[in-house]
Amino acid sequence: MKRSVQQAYQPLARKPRGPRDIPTEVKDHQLVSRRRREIVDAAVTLFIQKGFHKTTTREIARAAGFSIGTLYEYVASKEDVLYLVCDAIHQEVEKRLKQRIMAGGNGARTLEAAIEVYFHVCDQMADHILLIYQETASLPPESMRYVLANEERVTAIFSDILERGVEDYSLKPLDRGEIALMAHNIAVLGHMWAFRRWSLARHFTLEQYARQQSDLIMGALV
Amino acid sequence: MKRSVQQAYQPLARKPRGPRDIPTEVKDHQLVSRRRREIVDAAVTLFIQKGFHKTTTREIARAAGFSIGTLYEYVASKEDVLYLVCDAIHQEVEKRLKQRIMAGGNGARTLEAAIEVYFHVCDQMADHILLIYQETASLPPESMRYVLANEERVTAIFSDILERGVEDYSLKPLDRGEIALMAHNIAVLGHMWAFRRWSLARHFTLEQYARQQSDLIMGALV
DNA sequence: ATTATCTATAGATCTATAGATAATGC
DNA sequence: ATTATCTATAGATCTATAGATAATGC
Repeated sequence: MKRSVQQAYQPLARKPRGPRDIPTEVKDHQLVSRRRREIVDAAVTLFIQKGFHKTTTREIARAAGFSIGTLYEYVASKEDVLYLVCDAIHQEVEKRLKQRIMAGGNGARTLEAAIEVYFHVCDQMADHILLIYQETASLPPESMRYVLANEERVTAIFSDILERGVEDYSLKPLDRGEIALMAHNIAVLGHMWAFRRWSLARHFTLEQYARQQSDLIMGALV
Repeated sequence: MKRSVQQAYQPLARKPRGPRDIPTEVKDHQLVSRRRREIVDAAVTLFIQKGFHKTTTREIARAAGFSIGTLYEYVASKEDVLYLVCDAIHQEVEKRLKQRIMAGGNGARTLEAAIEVYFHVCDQMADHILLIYQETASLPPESMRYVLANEERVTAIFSDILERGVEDYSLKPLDRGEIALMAHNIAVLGHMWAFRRWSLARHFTLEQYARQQSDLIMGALV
C-alpha cells in the first residue's frame, strides 16, 4: 500500500513498458495514436489547472472532443491517462533538449551550452515539471517505474556530457559518483526554477538565474 | 481556477493566518490542540501511504480514534487537515534544525554544520518532504501562501548564516541575490536526497552525499 | 460485417451536517 | 445547562461498462 517513490522503484528488473503497451480494442493503430495525442493534449491542460484527482474522466473526454465511452476505448483507466501525460512530458523535454544541444566543442563547452538550453526548457515547461513532481506518486507502480526511468534518462544526458569532458580534459577528473551527482544537481537546479520561481523571480530573471547557476556548476568542474 | 504555485503566491500582502485561526465550535482550547495533534498524527501517516485525495475523512477520524462527526468539530474541511499536516511538518523541520544548529564558530563553520544537520533532517523526514511537494498544490490559496511562507522561513535560516559569514569574512563577499540563491540551493539539494534517493543511493550513503554536496557548496563560498 | 462511437446508468464512494446521546460541572 | 461526541444520512459525484447506434468498406 505504501506508495512512496522509494518503495515503488526497483532498478528496472523487467524492461519498462512503453505507452504502446496500453491495451485497446481499436484496431486502427494510427487512429489510436491520434486519439491518445488528443487525450494527452486535453488532459495536460486540465491536470495543470485542477490536478489529476480533481479532473474527471468526463472532462478529459469532452475537452478531447469525444464521449466518455470513446475515452475508455483508448485507455483502460484514468491512471493510464496520467501515465500517457507524464510520458509525453518527458518525451517533449528530451526532444527539445536533443534538438538544441549542439555537441560542437569540447566537453566543457557542450556542458555549458546544454545547461543553458535545459534551463530554458525548464522555464517553458515549468507547469509540466511541477505536474510530474505532484502526480508521479499517483501512478500505479509499474507506470511509476517507467516515469522514473524517463527522469533518469534526462539526467543521463548530462552525465554523458560530463564524462566526455573528463575524457577530453576540458573538465577536471571526476569519478563515476561525482559525475552522477553533478548530473542530478544540474537536473534538479533546473526544476528548482520551476517550483521556486515565486521566490527566485524576486532576485533574478531566468537569464540571470541560468548564468549564476551555470557559473557555480562550471566553477566546481574546471 | 489555475492552481499552479506561481499564480497563487502573492508576497504576503496580508499577514498569513496560522493554524490557530481555523475555526472550531469547541471551547476548550487545550482540547482543541490535543485533538488537532491527534488528527495530524493520523493524517500524516495516511497521506504518506495513500496520498491526500485517496485518504477519506472517515479513515482520518478512525485512525485518530474518534468519529467523523467529531473530526468536523475541529476542522471545517478536509483541506484544513492537509493544511494542519503541512504546517506541522514545517514546524518539525524548523524545530529540529534550530535545536541542533550551534551558532558557535564563525559563519563558515556554522554553515557547514548547519548543512550537515539539515541533510540529516531531510533524510529522516524524506516522506514528509515528498508529501509537501506533492500536495501543496491541493491547498486552498490562502493556506498555500502560508505553507510557501513556511518553506521560505527554512530557506531564510541559511541566508542568515550566509550573511553572517560574509560579515565576518569567513566567506567571500556575496550580494543579496547570491546569498538568496545559495540558500535556495542548499534547501533544494537537501530535498533532492528525499526525492531522488532511489537513484542517488546507488552511489552514496547519506553521509557521503552530505559530504560531497557540502564540499561543493563550501567550495563555491570560500 | 466490422469497426468506432455514443448514451445511459450500475455501483460504489465520499464529504459534510443535522439531530440524538453521553459526559461534565454548576 | 453546557459541552463534546456519536450515529445516520442527504446530497452529490465519479469511474467504468453494457448495449445501442452510426459509419465504413467489402
